[in-house]
Formats: sequence, structure tokens, C-alpha cells
Amino acid sequence: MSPVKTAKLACISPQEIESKLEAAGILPTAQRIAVCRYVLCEADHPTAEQVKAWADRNFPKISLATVYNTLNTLVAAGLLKELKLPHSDGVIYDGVTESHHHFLDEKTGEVFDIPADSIQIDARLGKGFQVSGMELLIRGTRK
Amino acid sequence: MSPVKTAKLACISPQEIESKLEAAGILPTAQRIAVCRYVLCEADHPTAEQVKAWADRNFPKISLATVYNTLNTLVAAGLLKELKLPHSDGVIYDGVTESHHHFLDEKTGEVFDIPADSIQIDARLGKGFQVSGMELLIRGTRK
DNA sequence: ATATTTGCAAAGCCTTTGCAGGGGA
DNA sequence: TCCCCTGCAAAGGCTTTGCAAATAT
Repeated sequence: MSPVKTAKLACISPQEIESKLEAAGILPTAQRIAVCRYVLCEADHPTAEQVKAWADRNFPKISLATVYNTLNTLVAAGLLKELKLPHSDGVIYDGVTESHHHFLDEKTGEVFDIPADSIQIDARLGKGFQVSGMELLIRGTRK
Repeated sequence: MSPVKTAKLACISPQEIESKLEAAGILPTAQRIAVCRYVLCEADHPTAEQVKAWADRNFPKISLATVYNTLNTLVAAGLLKELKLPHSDGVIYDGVTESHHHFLDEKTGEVFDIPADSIQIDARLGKGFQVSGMELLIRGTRK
């Protein structure tokens, strides 16, 4: 019985974030480091708006455009994943980049990560379907 | 080995569509019947824009707003499902309302229905997770 | 006659883009 | 110095909404 929360990166330091960004070929500006601190450590499936709100509280000055640009940059670099779930419009972001699945609480809208190894999927597709990945969304409620 | 295409409703007649709408408590106007003819029979995971384009070709006059309103009405009535897939923004519609899964061809963007019974999913969630449904997205390419 | 639906246009929301100014390498 | 990044504001795409005219029961 695996835990449902995928281990999140321990909150890593600004220096480590800087290294991560540099390793990905991204210039580690103050704004980008701030956004990373939130989306890679602290946040849990935030929307762009939530990232902006956090940045406004914790970082002197950042524009919404820069938030979007930064998120897109991180997604393009593979440090962040975009999620489109059925219960809401718009995108939410997931700092867990290993392949995993999701549980959506239909009452609260909360999203939980589910480790890939706690789900076993046996797909019998026709010939000619080459599979590169699977994403499962489980809907339900949490007692 | 199940076929990958879920059986689509045989193209049903305007009269049958009318009955279906009435059974769902929806007034069967000409516009709604036209949209239903397309999304419930003919179309394969169309976008709203594609529904509008089809309507423009096959139905004298319908506004984009009415297309959206009709699609939303059908979704609310459970006759149609909304799908948000990762490869594109916006919504696509699925006339197959039985529970099933999807295969996304990452090269072409094509979406294929996969019958529920050709996928077996074994989920070991923690206690307290009450499951009401599962949706699997398989990504890959088709040879 | 009454309630519902349609069409048009305008508004809304979220996201991206253009450009000038600013900061890091 | 040079290039990339930032911020602002404007533009963009998609979807919804308001209201008057049209339609169905």
C-alpha cells in the first residue's frame, strides 16, 4: 500500500535552485528563482494566478507576464509539468516531474499525486499502437 | 484483444435524436438536432470550432454562441462529454458517454477511444480514497 | 399567451506578445 | 559592451453573457 503523496523535493535552497536552472540552460534571475521556490517546493498544484499571488506576497515585484513566461520556460525545460484537469479551466502546474498519476477530489477540487508504482495498468491495444506514456486520473472523494 | 475504436452510435435519425433530447428534458430545436447529428454520430472528438464549421456547411444558420450553448446543454444533460487533453488548449467533445479511455497520437494529434474493458487498472490507494471513476490517457504514436 | 431559444455583439477571462528600459555576463 | 530578461500595456483566442426578436408549446 503506497502512500498517496508523492515525495516532494525537500525545500531546496536558492543556491540549489540556481544550479538546477543553470543545468537546464536557464539564466537564474531573481524572479525565476522565486517562482521556482514556490512551484518546485512549496506549492501543491498551483494555478498561474496562485503563483502570482504568492510572488506578490514574497517577492518585491514581478509582473503576471513574467510569471507566465517563467512557468512556460520551466515547462519547456522539463522542470515543471502542466496539468489540465476536467474540473476547472486553465492549467495547473506540477513540480513532480517523475511520471505519476493523479487523484481528483470532486468535492473539494484538491489534487493528489499518486506514485506510478502504486498503480498497475494492463492495456491491451491493437497492433500498431506504440505507447510512450500513460496518465491516469482517478476521480472520487476523500473521506 | 479489443478493437480500439469504441463502437459509435450508428447514425441515428433526426427523430431518434429528438426523442433522446426530449428524454433528457431538452427542447429539440432544429439547431440542437443538427449539432447532435454531428457530435453524437458523425464527428470524432471535434472542437467547438469544428462543430461550428460543420453546422455552417450543413445547417442554414446557426451562431457560434448557439453552438457553445448547445454543447454545454448536451454536456450538462450527460449526452456528451468534455475532454481536455494535454496537446492542445480548449475542449474537445466526445459523443461516447460510456466510461472509456483515450489514446493520443502525439505526432498527429488524433484521439482514439479505447473501450474500458480492454484496460485493466489495479490501483492501490490509501484508505480514505473513494473512487468514482478512472480516466486513462495513453500517449504514443500509431504505426 | 407564455416560456424558452436564438442571434448578434459586446464583454470576460486567461494567456501571449511587442517594445522600451534594465540588469547580468 | 552585448544579450537576455523584465514590466507594462495592448493584443489575442476562446467562451460566456445581455438583450431583443423569433420560435415552440
